[in-house]
Amino acid sequence: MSPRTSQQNEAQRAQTRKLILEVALQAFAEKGYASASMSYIAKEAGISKGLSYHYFKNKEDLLIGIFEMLAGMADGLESAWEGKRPAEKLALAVEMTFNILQEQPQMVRFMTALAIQPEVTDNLKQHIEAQKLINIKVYQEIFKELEYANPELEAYAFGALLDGVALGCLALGADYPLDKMKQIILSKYHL
Amino acid sequence: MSPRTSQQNEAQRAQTRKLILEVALQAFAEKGYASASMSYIAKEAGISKGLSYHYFKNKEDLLIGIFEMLAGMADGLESAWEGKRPAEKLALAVEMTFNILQEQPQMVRFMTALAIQPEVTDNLKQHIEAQKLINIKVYQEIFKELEYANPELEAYAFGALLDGVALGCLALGADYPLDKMKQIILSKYHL
Amino acid sequence: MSPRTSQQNEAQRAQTRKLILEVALQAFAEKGYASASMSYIAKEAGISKGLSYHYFKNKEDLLIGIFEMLAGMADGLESAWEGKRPAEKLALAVEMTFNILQEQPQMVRFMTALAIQPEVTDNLKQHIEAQKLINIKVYQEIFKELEYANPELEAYAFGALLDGVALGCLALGADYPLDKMKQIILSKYHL
Amino acid sequence: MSPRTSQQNEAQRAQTRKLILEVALQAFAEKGYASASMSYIAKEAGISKGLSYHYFKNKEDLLIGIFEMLAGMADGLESAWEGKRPAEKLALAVEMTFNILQEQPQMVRFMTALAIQPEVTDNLKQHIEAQKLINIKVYQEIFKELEYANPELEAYAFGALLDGVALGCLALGADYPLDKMKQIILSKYHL
DNA sequence: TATGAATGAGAATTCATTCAT
DNA sequence: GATGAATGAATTCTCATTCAT
Repeated sequence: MSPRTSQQNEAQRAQTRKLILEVALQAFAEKGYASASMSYIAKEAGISKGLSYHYFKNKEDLLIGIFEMLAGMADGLESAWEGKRPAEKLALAVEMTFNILQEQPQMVRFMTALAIQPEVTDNLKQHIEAQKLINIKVYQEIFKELEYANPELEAYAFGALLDGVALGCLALGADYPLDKMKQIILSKYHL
Repeated sequence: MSPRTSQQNEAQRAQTRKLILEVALQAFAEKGYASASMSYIAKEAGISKGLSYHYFKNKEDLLIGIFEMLAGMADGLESAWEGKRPAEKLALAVEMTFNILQEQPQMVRFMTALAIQPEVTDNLKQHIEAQKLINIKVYQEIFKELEYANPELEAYAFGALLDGVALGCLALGADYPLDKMKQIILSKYHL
Repeated sequence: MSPRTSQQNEAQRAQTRKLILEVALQAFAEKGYASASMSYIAKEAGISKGLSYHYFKNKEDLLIGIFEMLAGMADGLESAWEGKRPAEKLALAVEMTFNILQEQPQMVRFMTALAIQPEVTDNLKQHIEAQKLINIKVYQEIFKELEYANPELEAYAFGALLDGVALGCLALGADYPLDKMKQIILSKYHL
Repeated sequence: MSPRTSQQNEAQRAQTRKLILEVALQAFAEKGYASASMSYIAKEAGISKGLSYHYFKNKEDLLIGIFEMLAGMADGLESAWEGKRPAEKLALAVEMTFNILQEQPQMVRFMTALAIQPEVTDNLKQHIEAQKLINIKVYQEIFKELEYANPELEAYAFGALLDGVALGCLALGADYPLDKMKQIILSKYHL
């Protein structure tokens, strides 16, 4: 009956917030942003509608929250690159892309839809563009180390290839030859 | 005195139908299928809400109408391939992709979003998948003629690369180095 | 190519008008007044929407037209009574009610719905009430001739019994024991 | 500080639900199912359009809700029959019919219209038929106890007579000789 | 912090009716 | 007389958001 300490409160808050974000990501990816209702998300998360509005001031805020969560995850992954040789880094980028495509297709669908659809806030739009450019920069660095003639364009092309695989996979689902595509891409870049 | 001739009616119908389709394509591409309301489309087309339903029995029917219109356009383009050598065909595929990307980005945005968006009917979904697979088959044929080791996977990879460029271009807009990408792709395939 | 004579025109008009009325009666009875659209009626009648409005200035006018048509039919039937003995008249009333119930259930449904539903114009309402009262008067006359103690109430009761059978038949459809009900009613009134 | 107790919520819900049901019954009876709009019902109930959909998932669900409410009321009345002699039961059936006709004409109008109207779902239609048949069975039991020659048909005839009175009363309103009809019916069945 | 009843704006869709031809 | 394209108001229904408790 004693009041929770503020630490416990904080932890509880963070956990609920994360739960909402995950449920919402799932819902947005499955049904689309417009078609996934706040009621549905709250129900799926097992909380009341009103409570969601304690954590996110509106639906768009929730969208941004998801985006930030995903961006944070990507950041975390970068540490895995440290100390690797360039070819290994490139191979790792391929691996990671295909992994995420297989394990979290909803997340990929969400991000891709976000990137294309203009129903999204300008604010979020800029986040997305920035993210995409950062990715390109990273690839560019690698291609420079690998002494490709035109690292920047190679980076764009490499990114495009991976994006295109993702697109095809999202559109065709299980029919898409994911594994074989990984092989051919690795071999195309001599990895 | 006399009723309109059926010819006049037919012409009127065709014209209004086309107007609605074009406005709707624009609207769906700009705002997304779920967020572009029938009211908005009607207003943009300068007609009454009710009239749209005279031409398309519901929103999904309108979506299908657009899809068929675009598919029809694509069919027309195929005749340009006749009698070309394989390398020329491949170059033409690249050219066409980049052309359409520059001249009709809305159309590309629409088709891409359609392929990803879960808000779309299974019916249309299957059309889209079929369309995508047809494309792959065409590329595959070319790579076979060019005696690539694995024509099918090469076709997938080629398609992915072009799709990825489209995706990047849609996301980054004018910042995307479209022209240079065309060059690097052409050179990658020795065209 | 000579213009139709006004007689021919007149005949044509009358025929088309009748066609519309019959189709509309069917439609109203099947779907209900509110749910049977003018478009549907026009299509069923094989004419254009616009043309129906040449014959009936609006939907309610069409409703009134049907009512008048049905009232006219009832009038025609009355001549069959002439010169009959009271018991025969009563038996005839029963026969006619059951006949119409079997052969034109739609018509009965329509009139019954009209009598109950207040979404109907006051104007039409009064017609219906008048019609019902006329019926009662006729029955009352018969019961007076048959020397029943209270001809007026007997008339109401007799009408109620027939109405109730109609109601049950409309509600239960083929499950309703129509034939047996005719027998028991006839025997109840010693006919 | 604390959320409403579930008891408070429950009470509130029950009250609002009942309000909507009563207003809707009134509206459907007055205007007919198709013509009484959800907007109208909400306005009459003094609540927002949206709230009705919080309680009933659609218009038909509301209709079913009313039907169940009325069926529930009827159930309650049955206990009054216990331990009565057959003649008393029959008299009670007449009494109850006339009572309800005088005190709740809207309810009768609603149920009668429902039985006839084609705008009603098959689902509800079956409920109605079942209800009607149950009634007949009850009457049949009584006539069997009273040793009538053909209890089943007598039950149908008795039901038809009461239904017919209701119909006449609904159509003619205050002009209908309700009280006298009760007397003549009671005397016809020696009650 | 937590609930869910309540709101109101807006979406899809239908339909009686008009009118240029 | 005849057509059906066109209109616009009304209808059913959804949903983001607020708020009393």
